[in-house]
Amino acid sequence: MTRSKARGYHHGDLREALVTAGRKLVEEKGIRGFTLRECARRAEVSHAAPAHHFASMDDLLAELVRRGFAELTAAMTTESERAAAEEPAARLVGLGVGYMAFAAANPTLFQLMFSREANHIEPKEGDEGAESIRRLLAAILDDVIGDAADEVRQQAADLAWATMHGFITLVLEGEIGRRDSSKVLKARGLATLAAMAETVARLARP
Amino acid sequence: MTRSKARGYHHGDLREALVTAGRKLVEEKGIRGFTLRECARRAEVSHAAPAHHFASMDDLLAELVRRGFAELTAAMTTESERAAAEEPAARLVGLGVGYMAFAAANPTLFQLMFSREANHIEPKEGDEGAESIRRLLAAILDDVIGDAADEVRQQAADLAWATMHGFITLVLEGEIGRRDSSKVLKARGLATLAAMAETVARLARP
DNA sequence: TTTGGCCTCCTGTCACCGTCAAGCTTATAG
DNA sequence: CTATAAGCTTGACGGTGACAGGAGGCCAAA
Repeated sequence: MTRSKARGYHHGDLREALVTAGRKLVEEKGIRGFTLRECARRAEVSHAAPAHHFASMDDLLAELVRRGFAELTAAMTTESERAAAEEPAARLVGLGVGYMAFAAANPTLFQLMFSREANHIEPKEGDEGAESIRRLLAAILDDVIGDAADEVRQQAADLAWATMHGFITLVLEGEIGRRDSSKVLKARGLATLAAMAETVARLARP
Repeated sequence: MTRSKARGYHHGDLREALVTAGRKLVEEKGIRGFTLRECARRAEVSHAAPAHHFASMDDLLAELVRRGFAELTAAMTTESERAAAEEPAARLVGLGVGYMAFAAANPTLFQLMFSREANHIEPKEGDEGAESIRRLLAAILDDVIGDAADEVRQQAADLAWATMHGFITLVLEGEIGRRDSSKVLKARGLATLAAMAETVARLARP
């Protein structure tokens, strides 16, 4: 971007430039509007240049998804650690807050990350996808319902992930809170997360 | 499809044929693999014929989405009425079962229906989208927590929809139950729905 | 310092796509 | 029977992903 003038035949950091441009492009034009040639244009290289860094368009998209999951995991970690001093249930809510904050800030990328099947985007070799999310969730659930049976823990994980994922997805699609202000919407999200956390806590002691 | 031989210059029912072909194509090739020309090919007409029935490719996709919501609503209605004799909470679970059954049977279409924002698909004029789902859910919640305040009812609706939507979405993406058999996966879904229904019922009497 | 190899990028091309324009064929209303 | 409209076809245009082949620039070995 900023190197537009002072560059010679070689770009210098085309791979990163393509990722940056691609990420912005996805949010601007949507998943179907994403174009390899437009990425190249924004990086100020020829239309065939990206091929030397990404085998195909899907390869670039897979990289965007990969980085998305890394960022999502980081956001969840940050937000749950912010509530580290409080009780475990609060950290579970924090996990959900981080999840939703990332999705709200990167709506199309988030949808892409969870539409790989529908978009036929194959994960790259050694790509762990949402595995870190599963681990993060399991670790906190350990503190909330540590001594429960495996079956209960799995049920708690299902419920927790499903609730946070479903809520923010429906918000992004405008199915929930389209007319609400940002503040009201956040309150609805927090209320949903709180109800979820309470249910999870109850699962341990029936 | 079956009329391939005995048709003249006019197809007879091209619009329906395109919808049928399009629906199958979406599931086969994914959202991004969907092609207007391939739809025309499968309906055995020229590449420009669809233009007389759909203004654009997005127009055909919007029609697929429209019919998808109609079917989803029907599936939810059927499944919740199956439990009509039981208590309201069972009907709420039934609603979720119908929701998930449709999604499992039409995974890509379902993803498309809830990726309109990310795919920049504008709903057509007079298209009510998921409005009927909202109504269906509100009606059943009336029976479960009829006398509650509006705020509580909204919270219950948020939680119920988010849970069922989140769970099946994560299943379709392979994030939940990838290694489970169909029977085990259904049990996990039912357990999640049951926990959700219990929480909703508890919201009414705190 | 020179030189060879290799990585990076470019131009050109191909098949395929969505959309538009113009014309041909058939059904139907008058 | 005929005019008119509706349904379908052919053809073209610009844009796209991918591939082939060539040119430019960097760097290490000589």
